[in-house]
Amino acid sequence: MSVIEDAIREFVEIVARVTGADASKVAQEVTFSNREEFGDLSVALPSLGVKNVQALPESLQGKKFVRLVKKEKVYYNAYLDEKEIFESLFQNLSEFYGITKVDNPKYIIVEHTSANPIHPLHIGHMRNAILGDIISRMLSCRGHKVERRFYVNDAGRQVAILTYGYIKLNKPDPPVGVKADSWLGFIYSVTNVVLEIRKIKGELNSADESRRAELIKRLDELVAAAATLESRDRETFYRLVDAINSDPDPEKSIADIVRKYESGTDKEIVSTVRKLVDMALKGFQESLDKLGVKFDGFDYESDLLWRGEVKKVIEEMMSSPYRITYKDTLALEVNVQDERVRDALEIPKGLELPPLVIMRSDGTSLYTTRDVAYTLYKFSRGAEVVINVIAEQQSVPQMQLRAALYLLGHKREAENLFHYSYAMVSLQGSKMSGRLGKYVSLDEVYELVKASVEQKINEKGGNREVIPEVTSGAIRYAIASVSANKQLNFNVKTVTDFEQNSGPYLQYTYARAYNILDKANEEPSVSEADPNYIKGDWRNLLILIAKFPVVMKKACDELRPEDLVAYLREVADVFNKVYNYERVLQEPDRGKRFTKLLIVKGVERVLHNGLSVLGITPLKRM
RNA sequence: GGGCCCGUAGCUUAGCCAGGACAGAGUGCCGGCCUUCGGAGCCGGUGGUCGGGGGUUCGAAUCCCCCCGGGCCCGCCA
Repeated sequence: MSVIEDAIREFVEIVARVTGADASKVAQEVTFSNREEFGDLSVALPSLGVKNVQALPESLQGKKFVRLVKKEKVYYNAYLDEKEIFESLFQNLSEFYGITKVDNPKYIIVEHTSANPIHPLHIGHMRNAILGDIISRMLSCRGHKVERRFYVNDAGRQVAILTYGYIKLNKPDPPVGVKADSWLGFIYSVTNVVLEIRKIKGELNSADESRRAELIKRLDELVAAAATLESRDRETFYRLVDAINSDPDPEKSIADIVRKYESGTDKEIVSTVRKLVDMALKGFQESLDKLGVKFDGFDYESDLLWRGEVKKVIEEMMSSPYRITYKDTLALEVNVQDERVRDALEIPKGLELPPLVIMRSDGTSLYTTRDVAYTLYKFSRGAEVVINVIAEQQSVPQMQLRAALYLLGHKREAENLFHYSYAMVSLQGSKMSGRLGKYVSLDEVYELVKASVEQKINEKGGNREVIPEVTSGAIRYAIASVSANKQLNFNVKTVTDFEQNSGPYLQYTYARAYNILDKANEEPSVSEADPNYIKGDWRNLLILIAKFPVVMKKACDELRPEDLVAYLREVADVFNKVYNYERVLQEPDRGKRFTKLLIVKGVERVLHNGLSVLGITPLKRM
């Protein structure tokens, strides 16, 4: 129990006693005061059902941390005793201050990023990776056993398209000096665009007037994408186009690759696909390393297929009473009606959940079905909770997944599977498309931000060694500070702007605090500190520091990085303000100096531990 | 057309789920500090019909209804 929580409990006791309201209800309604003049803790009395607000009797005083409770309008506001807070807080400030473990830690698997291994990671994946990494850090900060896993979607149609193009090029090695995922992305895009153009041209003859217009518009888009791709590498582009166009039935060739890979019987196909996929994954890890994102394991879809786990799920579906015929094929009716079940599975009331098609007509599997098998696999590893960090576009398939699990009798798994959804990242007007090869890659973004950091550090004659940490800090902050469900309109300026609202600002502030302590040459003691000096901004800082454990707990439990970011920034703001007009080391009075040093120590710990949870490196020098 | 998400200062955004005190920041713009224990800083000013309209309530940015705008989904893709 932290100091601030003790203080809150005292206030709750007082309010509960005087109003007769239930203590747990009061605890729910108590907030940190939103303005200095209203004290430190507040509770709106009407929210407790108290109509006639009474002034507090004198006898209510005498608590340790609550010095005074005042009635103001319809509020009771508590004023905390900064001397008691200060003493209790700094008596034994732990290195791990603010990190509170839950009583019942769980085994939680966080699946994130899981990008198709067919093109380099782009800024959408960057959001996914950083959010996934941060929520993993948050959960493990709370003491949970967290495993981060990357689902390798190597069995789908898209990998088959890439493989097809690669084979058509006679399986070349990537050119020297080119990152493999980027090179594969080019092959994939060209192949896909050519295939789509072919398909549309074929459809065009038999289309009616309105459909024709639609197709032509789509065709224009494809041709434009093709032109852009052509300009990247004419020679490869045309070799690929010619090779594909000489194939009488490319769609069949691709379907063959899917089938052969799934069955695992064709050694040639298996080794080719695996080679390409692993090349892409290597590129991903290289990109993610720069942002400090690591995985505990990569799970290949194909392994689930080859081990028979997907087959088992399909059998369960085939013998399920919910099996239906849908669009001339077998499907699972997943549109559960029971309101309570829908609630538990977070399926919106108004949504008609479409049936889940069990497999393709040629017997090969589909993504969501494979995902059922994968989810069961994750739980079979011992996970009690599974969190999938996946774009909002996939919310319907994620619901189908939960519903399918539930209907197949995997109730516990269905109810403990969560979709951590995030909105799309758009790119200054234009829309990204992995399929058309239109994207800004994570690597490109990283380089842009890095160039900006480098320039800034050169200007200031700063520490060039920390360029990577500052770059990663800037990017992480930009992602972490926006709620996941908000669309992110990415512009480079936002991330390369290192003003007060940025990762580098926090890192810089940390360095300031750290260096004061580093240069102090003395160990301040609480008993010799001057408690009368805790006022004004020093007091504000102290109270902010005291709040840290509560803020951290809440942000981590609710998986809201943006709350932690906002709090850390406030700490940094107040600290920088004091820093500007108050000397610490030059303070001649020993007692006052100790007070200041201890509070700076608190700021240092809060920023250090807070930034670490966000995966932003606290820097001693920058 | 149906469903889901979003709409808060010029721009980015917190507060909305669990309704309460003059809606809080950053950035931009205008003016000041002039290098300090690290200026990636500090101080002041400017800027808001909380998309619009109804309703519920003692009280609505927050809850309910309708409308408007943006995004996403509605494939035997993922």
